[in-house]
Amino acid sequence: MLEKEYLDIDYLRERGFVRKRCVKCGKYFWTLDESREICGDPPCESYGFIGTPVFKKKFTLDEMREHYLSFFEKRGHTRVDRYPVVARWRDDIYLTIASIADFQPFVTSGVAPPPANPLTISQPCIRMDDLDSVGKTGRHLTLFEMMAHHAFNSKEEEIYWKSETVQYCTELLEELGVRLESIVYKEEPWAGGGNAGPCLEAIVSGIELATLVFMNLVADENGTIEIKGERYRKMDRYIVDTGYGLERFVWASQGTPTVYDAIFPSVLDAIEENSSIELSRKDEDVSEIVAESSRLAGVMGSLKGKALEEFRIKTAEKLGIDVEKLLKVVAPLEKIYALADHTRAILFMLGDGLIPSNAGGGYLARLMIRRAIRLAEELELTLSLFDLVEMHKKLMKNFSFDVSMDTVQEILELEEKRYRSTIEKGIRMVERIVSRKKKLNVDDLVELYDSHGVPAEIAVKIAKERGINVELPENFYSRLAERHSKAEKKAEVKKLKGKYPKTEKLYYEPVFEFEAEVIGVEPSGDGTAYVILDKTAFYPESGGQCADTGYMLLNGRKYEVVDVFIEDGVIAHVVRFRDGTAIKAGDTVKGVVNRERRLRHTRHHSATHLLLYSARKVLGNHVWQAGAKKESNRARLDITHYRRPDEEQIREIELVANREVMANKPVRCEWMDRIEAEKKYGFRLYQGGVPPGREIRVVRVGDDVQACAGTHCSATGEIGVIKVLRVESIQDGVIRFEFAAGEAALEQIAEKEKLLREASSILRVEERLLPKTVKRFFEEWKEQKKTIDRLAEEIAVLKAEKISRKAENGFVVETLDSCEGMQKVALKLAEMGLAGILLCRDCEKVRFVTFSGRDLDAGELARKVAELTNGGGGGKKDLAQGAGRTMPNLESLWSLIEEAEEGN
RNA sequence: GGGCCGGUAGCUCAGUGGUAGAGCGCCGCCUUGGCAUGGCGGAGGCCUGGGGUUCAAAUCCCCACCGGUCCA
Repeated sequence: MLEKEYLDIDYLRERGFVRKRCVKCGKYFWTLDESREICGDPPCESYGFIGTPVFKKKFTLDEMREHYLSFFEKRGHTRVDRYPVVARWRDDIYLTIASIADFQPFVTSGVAPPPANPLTISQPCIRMDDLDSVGKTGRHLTLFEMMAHHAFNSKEEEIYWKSETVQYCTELLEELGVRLESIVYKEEPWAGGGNAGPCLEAIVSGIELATLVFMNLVADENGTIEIKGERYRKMDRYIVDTGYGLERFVWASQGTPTVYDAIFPSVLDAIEENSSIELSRKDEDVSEIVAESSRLAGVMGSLKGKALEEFRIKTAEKLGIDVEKLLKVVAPLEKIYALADHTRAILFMLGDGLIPSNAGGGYLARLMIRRAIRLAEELELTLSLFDLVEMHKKLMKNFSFDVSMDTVQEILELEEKRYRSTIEKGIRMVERIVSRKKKLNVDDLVELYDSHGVPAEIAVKIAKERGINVELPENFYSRLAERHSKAEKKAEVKKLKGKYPKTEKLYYEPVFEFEAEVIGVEPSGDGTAYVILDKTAFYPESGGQCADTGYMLLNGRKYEVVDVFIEDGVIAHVVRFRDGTAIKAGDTVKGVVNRERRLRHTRHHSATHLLLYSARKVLGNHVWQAGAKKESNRARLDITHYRRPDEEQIREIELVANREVMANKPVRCEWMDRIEAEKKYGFRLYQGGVPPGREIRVVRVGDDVQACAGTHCSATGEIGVIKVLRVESIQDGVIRFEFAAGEAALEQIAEKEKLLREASSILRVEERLLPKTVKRFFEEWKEQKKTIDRLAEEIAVLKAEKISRKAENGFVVETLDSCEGMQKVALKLAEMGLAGILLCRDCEKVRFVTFSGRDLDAGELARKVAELTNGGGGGKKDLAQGAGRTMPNLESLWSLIEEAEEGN
């Protein structure tokens, strides 16, 4: 499909590269070496650089990164700072997975300009897809830096395209000392994230060092080009999207057994020295085994299940040892590698402000931390996770992080505590299951892991200690996957059917009454219609701020506006009609906005910004907005934080926010170029999500700056007062603040005061004595309940004695005048060795109790009595009860007893 | 965002329609010269909240709240 795309790359032709077809995989590749027959990409070829580095000198991460970036700077590229690994500017991914992710969706789609063009960057990326392979293959990392140069081309302006891209790559490799004949460019169509295009993989000595993607296609059902089952069409824009693996470059320059040995040897040493393993990765024979293992892994994909087993067998064969011996050497080292890798990823995740959680993106952090804890446990590491994270921090000294290392340490310690309590609980659970059922089956293992977080290995170990032998079955993980059959994501339903021009917004100016032309009316059912105007002062619900209400006037008639929403820039008013649609396109209406309601929303909105600002001041830089809603009576702000703030912190946050109010600082709103705004204020801007477009509205409230489309006060003093009403944790890592500002705050305070007043007037005590009094009342109430119980017991005994005197042959049938304590009485009678029936009228019902201290089943008797009373009933052998609608005559009851007696 | 599990004595939990339980902890008494301990007795429950089904709900159903956990 894309074949001809590779044929017009001038540079390749001019330099004498020839296009060949791999005799093994059949794919096409370009090379200067005419004798070459295979593409060089694993599995066709295996690593040749381990032990024999391919560059002329060894590089560290810092040296290599700098070399790369300045190489492209010298060639007209602007160096751009890295983006956070937490992809807050996107709603489709949690983590930054590639350098191009920084520029999606607005730059790649052409909505916003790139920060520079062309540009070069080294972007830390996190990928969790191959988590299982990390440490085992020698090449997989959860965090890696993708070095890249990007050029964003359009019809109007072409920066450069395929030929220059390949030229840069070749020159870079040449400069590093790679023999040109050993470079292979393999053709491999690329697709991802809704885009696609031709791609060349730059392979040297069996390792793919760079991927040169020429992104010029976009997903389109009606497109004519098909790649990997999806249909695409050509874009107007075409983008050079390259990815050079920094760690791989460093590895190739050093030729160490694994990539880990090349990039963080000091951390590996620290783990090795402080753990219980005896082997050292530096021993020559150990190192040779690891190197061989990496070479073999190089030709395999990710190592899971069967693939892993196969890999072990092959490696052992190659080395001429048995698998058991191989594992003895390799398994502990793999754990060291994985732990070093994971703690490096944790540094970036937490450092960039990801808070561990049981839901959302934070779960990825928790997953990583828990895996690291388990690795550390298995290695019997005497260092803490934080010690390792700190080591990485020192190694990566060129990086700065928003979140302080104190906070990172606190989070890690909290997570370790949480993990331990989960495991302890899990162990108790396994012990219970084992002691009850004397076995542990696959369902139990799945349930334990999926619902209670107990790793199957631990469950099996505990069961074994209890003498129960359980095998971890092959299909364990597939059984798990079964439980998580995906739910279809529902597409957002558009409410408006017609196409309209974007509505002119009047609400950023103090306009509450306006005239506008109706350009569309759509029925929406239940007595309302969507009315679209050419301009409006009605604020539609967005950014958590509720919609305005008010009315429209036409020909002297009022039409209520009950809701307002925005869809693709078109603002629709939900208007209530009492008698059919009377407003039509072409009419000129007068709009009147409910000023009081709007003002409350506005105060709440500005207050939200201040509260977020003060929360960050008090709690730390990891605090981000996780959601917000501004209504007229109250507002709420969700922030990311790892534990519920204590009372003192809450008061402090409230105080800091109110000081900002009292300082009466100006509020400024301005439209800015988004790149300029990002440069000036950073990603902090995007607390409430990322707005589309080249220009964004930047709102400064006091010292807080955010991109925001809401309405705001003109100075903080207008907020009046901010009162925090309630603070709760809505999920792990997210804290909700409910608050009110201005008049709404006064109302909420008054409401609480009213509650206190009412409560204290009921109890007839002063408000300040309420807690003490309520406590006393509660305790007295419990005390009296007990007294009543005791008295009821005594009464039951007395009644029972009285009734027992009427017994005939040890049987009793008696009608009582109160149902209270009837059961207790019956129980006493049973204890005396009597049997019988007690009845009592209760409103429309007849209640009864049967009892037996003899060889007679009270439960059966109750069922028979129930029949006679047209009701139901039942119970145990000694005591039973029931109720019905009609009172039976006593004789029939006696005969029931006689029947029962005869039955024995 | 979705799935699953759970909420009963201070703690850990049992109880699967019919009289609210166990272990640990707590208090008291006995055993002892004293202690470890052992024995006996006792206190301690809005069974998370609300609604429903039923003669009867800790138990079944629905909703809410809270917690845990896995997956994306």
